[in-house]
Amino acid sequence: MSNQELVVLGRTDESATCCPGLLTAPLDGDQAVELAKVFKALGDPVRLRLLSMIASRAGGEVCVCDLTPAFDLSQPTISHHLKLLRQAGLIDCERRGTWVYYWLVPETTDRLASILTRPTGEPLPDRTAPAGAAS
Amino acid sequence: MSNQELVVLGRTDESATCCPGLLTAPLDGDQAVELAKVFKALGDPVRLRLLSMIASRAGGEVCVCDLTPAFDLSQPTISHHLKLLRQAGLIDCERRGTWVYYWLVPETTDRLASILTRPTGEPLPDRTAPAGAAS
DNA sequence: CCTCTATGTTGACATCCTTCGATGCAGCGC
DNA sequence: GCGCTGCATCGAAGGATGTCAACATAGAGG
Repeated sequence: MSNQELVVLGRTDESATCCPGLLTAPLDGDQAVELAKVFKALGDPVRLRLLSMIASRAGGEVCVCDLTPAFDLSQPTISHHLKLLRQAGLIDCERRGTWVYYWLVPETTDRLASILTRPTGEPLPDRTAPAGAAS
Repeated sequence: MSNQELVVLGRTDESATCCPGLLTAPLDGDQAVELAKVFKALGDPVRLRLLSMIASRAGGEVCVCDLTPAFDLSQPTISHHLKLLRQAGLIDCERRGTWVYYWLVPETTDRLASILTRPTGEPLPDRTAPAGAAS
């Protein structure tokens, strides 16, 4: 149950971790498809709230029974959203006795953050001087 | 044409910029809805590629006529995706003569990156000692 | 004014997504 | 074994989304 995330976001070596692009290189089709899956998982208010509830939990874990009552949604719906977050590699879970506990996979959010971070100090090109206007 | 982004992601003061949460606090419903709009805009491979093409462009700007031929999609479809990216506040555009130029709004991606960044050094809770097991 | 090119807009259609009720499965307690 | 609770899965319904062809709009250039 704990080993079926997508593990998208490309490889796990450091070169990809530090400056993979999106803001620096044109991102080929396959990379875009994989990345889109993760962002799509974040593109729902319920899943964002679930993720934040899980990530901000003191002990690092949350029982499903603590998540469900926070929403005006049925239990199967919450379960479905948790599944999508898990398939995106954003969270993972484990059953312990009667309950199932979820926790954040910080590697995934870390990678997303680095993907969205520009190479420091890029000097915001002067927009008063048209750049590609020549055709 | 250049002034209708959503300006989501909450306010623009620094307190929200440095540690808004998602990974630190449970994120209320309204915040989640606004944030989800931006992530949803990123949740499509075509839009991700468009964004990366725009963001990685040397001069900081790209003409639509340079974007459209890079996809096996009709021009209206590209135009539609660009509109969604613009409404999410991720890019902005301006018409100059016959052509329309798009550029990245780095404040938005910066904010997303900070939202996805954990407060440095959070010690990855020891998962061998169950935390919220009591119910 | 007319035409041509570059983009945006509209309406339609197929597909995907969110949600639910119903059901199934896994542990716990008797 | 039996029933109970917690959670996942299934199948269906309604709404949202991606895509296109057709059309509208804005400048450039005669």
